Amino acid sequence: MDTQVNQPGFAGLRTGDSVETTVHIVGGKWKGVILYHLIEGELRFNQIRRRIPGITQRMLTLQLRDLEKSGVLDRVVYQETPPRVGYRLNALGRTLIPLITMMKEWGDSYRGQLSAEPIQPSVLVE
Amino acid sequence: MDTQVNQPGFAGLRTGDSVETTVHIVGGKWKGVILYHLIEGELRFNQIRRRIPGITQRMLTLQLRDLEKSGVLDRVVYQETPPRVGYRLNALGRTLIPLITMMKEWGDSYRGQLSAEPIQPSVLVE
DNA sequence: CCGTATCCTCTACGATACTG
DNA sequence: CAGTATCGTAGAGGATACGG
Repeated sequence: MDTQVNQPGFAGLRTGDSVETTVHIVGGKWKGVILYHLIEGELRFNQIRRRIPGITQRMLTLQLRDLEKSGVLDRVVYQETPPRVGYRLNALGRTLIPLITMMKEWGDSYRGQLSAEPIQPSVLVE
Repeated sequence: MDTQVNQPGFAGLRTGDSVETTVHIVGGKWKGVILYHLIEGELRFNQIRRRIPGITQRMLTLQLRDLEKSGVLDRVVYQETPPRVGYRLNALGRTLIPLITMMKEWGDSYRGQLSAEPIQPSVLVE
């Protein structure tokens, strides 16, 4: 399948689309949350799954593969029985931590904001 | 139509999904870039359009409406002929500036990284 | 335990044409 | 200038079952 555009340069994106580049990597329904949980350290497949209620095995696999391709995380295979696989942010992925953290915090305060004063569409006429 | 879920709380998201909340607002193919350009100040419809090659009128309208609903920008209608409409970040929207800026910068350096050393899938065996 | 393989749905996004 | 209105499509995301 491959839910992600090809590297390098993400064909279709032009110079100046750096914001979109980041969105491609961190965006979508699951990648942000996955990355967020990996901040705490290496996690196994099912550990991630348990931390993200609602995600299916298929989706988790796909998103992890995308993140691997993007080069932000490593997949560690332990040769044991039962099989064990770990996922962890690599050096490049760790540079995402401030961003992910900021997204988490902004989302938190936005939600607080919402319950405090519901948004009313503001169309200003001048 | 409405490409965005309902407020408040973005039905379907549970507590702890703050990262996803943020992704919902700045994510998608265009919202990040739109917000990025609005950092420089109020812009008119066609000014934004010219700054974002490839976006269609329809898409720009839809995304701007979503951002309005999210409560991060104001729409300013000037009663003139020809009609003039401006879009600007409001107080809440301005709190997004550090985030958007960070996304831009991360995207920039990621692209530099790419050309320096292409990503090779790293599956570590231990 | 950690995945793939199918199949299916839904919606984000796009092309194009038209309007106050 | 700043938009709607229609129609069409690709692919993101989901349900379920099976496999090393």
